[in-house]
Amino acid sequence: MFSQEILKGTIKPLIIKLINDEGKMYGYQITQKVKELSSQKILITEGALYPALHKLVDDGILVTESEWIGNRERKYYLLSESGKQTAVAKLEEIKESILMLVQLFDLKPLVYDIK
Amino acid sequence: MFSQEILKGTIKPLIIKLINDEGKMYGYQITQKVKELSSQKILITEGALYPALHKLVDDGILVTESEWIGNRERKYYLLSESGKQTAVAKLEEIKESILMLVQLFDLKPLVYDIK
DNA sequence: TCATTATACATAATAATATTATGTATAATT
DNA sequence: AATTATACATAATATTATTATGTATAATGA
Repeated sequence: MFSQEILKGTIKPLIIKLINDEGKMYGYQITQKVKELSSQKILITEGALYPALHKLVDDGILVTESEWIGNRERKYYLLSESGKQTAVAKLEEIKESILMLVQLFDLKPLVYDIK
Repeated sequence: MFSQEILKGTIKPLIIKLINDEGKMYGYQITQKVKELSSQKILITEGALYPALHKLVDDGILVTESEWIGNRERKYYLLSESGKQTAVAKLEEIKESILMLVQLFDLKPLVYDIK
């Protein structure tokens, strides 16, 4: 199986990244999006996802918005006003961290920043 | 400070990477090498380092070799015979994981594999 | 129609991993 | 003489993830 080892600690940043892109997302949707983006390789478990989402809400980064689809709740998560401000900084930090990994693991010559 | 958040779970792979490159390394040397490679940004703590090294020894990936410098022990860690075989596979896995992060966090167009 | 799979939330027990603090000791530098 | 660097290590605690479990509706396939 694909090594999830190195992906530890990436769930919260990833949630922020996805919600920042999509505007709002609900839990199940996040698992499906990550599965899709990773070519079925990364399957986020509920035990990791929901505590992470709740933590981000507790920290004031995310707020929720409930919608009822028939008899089923769909709880959307979106960036709070302050969350929007911190998201940009956090994503920059994450980018730096990933590039640091690239550097540490000697993949550096393969990376060109064309920005 | 630099976000160590995303670096969680990378210590063991990083140790394997460094020892694979250098042949053998001792604990303190690993902390200094990582500090150097990361431009002083990543400071591996002993509480993370030594348990990780001991775990890799317990798992049969690494073996130790003690050297005495005066009255001070220097415990080198090197890949075991079976560790050498698994290291190649593990490093390939790690590379894939990092590239997965690059992909997930949308840094993909910046990466070209020139191998 | 019945069973299975997909959708959708969540928590609890446990395991793994990291941080912070502490401990011991020698060597080198200021 | 005091401080910093070298060098090992463990313990208490905190954080995070895995696995298992729980509830419930909707859709699909045999």
